[in-house]
Amino acid sequence: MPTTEKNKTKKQLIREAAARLFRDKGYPATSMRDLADAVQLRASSLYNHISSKEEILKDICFGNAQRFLAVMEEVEQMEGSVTEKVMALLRLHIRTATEDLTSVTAFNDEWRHLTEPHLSEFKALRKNYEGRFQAIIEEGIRSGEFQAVEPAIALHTLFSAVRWLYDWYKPGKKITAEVLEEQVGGLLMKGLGRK
Amino acid sequence: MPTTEKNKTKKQLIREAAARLFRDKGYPATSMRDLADAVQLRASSLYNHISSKEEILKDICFGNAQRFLAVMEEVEQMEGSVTEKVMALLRLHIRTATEDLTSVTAFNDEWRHLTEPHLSEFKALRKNYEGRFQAIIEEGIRSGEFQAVEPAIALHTLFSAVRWLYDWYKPGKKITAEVLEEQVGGLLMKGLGRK
DNA sequence: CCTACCGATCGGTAGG
DNA sequence: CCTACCGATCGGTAGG
Repeated sequence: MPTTEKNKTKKQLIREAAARLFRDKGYPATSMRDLADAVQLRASSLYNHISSKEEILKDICFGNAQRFLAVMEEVEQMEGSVTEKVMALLRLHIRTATEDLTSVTAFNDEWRHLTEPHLSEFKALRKNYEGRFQAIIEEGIRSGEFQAVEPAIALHTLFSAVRWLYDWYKPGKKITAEVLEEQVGGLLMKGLGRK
Repeated sequence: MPTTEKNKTKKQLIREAAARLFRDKGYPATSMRDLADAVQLRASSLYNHISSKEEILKDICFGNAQRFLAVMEEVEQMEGSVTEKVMALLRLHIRTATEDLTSVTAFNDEWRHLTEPHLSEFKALRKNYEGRFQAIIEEGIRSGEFQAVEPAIALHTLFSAVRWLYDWYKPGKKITAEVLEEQVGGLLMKGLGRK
């Protein structure tokens, strides 16, 4: 087996274990010893796979930012009503929270522990995503699909109404991702709608 | 001036500075040196006013839990529709986020850094609050005021739809707490409603 | 991938 | 309220 391939796998394992720890304890409270224990290694051995603690956080944050922006790209070019576009984005957030452990760390609170220049770069990506989300909401207000709310308020309410899932959702639960999409999406779209 | 009174004031100052730092950097990433700088003291001098770093977090968390539970008590005894009761609770959350810096730390993510036995005690208070909030939502569904959503989903959506305010709201902004209450509350109550 | 170990920083104490 | 300092733990390196 080529060394590069083996390293890749181990690096992925480390990243996933780190994402779990960052979610449970937060980035600053997670030590490299904690992480090493989680992957059955000594702390020093982690450095054969990664170059620093922050690199892990950086990879998680930027990897997910790119994913969210890629979906945004698709949604913008989608045919259909604004309601359908916003639902597609809500679905993305809900699916991501219930399926992808590494994502929650990034879009919740841990990105703020990045140091410069990564912090500014990440904030710019995030601002870009939020701005494009808000533009879609504004389009819905102009077209009359949504009622005349303050776009920034609507954006943040939607955005965060979906943030509790990451530490509440357990795959064993009887509530599925589909039910969440229907009920959370339904509640919010009904709230935004005109009638 | 009596020493106790002076200490009280200084302790309050320390608590407020700590709440600001905990919000901005998180509890584990806030050092006692950071806090000492913020109140123009040496780290060691903080211990004339407080007994440990965790005591500050504990005071903030439990102080606010009591406040939220006190309002819950009032709301439960309130005359009026379920819609009015839920709006009163949403108002509490919005007002608290825009007015009281120390509260956000507690009801967001920093309470998880409490150690036992405080952690379990705090979780119990939180669970108590959420359970009573959910009971009100269930009452609204039974009475027909709300549509038949999953109560736990509605609870958490409401609960967290209001959590972005703490790091977004700046007193200088043109959007006032009243507008927030009207628009955020309006969106959510409309989403929950039957028609 | 390990043992051994580094300088820096942590929360907190002693003593005045 | 300060200076001086403690043991523990941090992220990370050297060397094999």
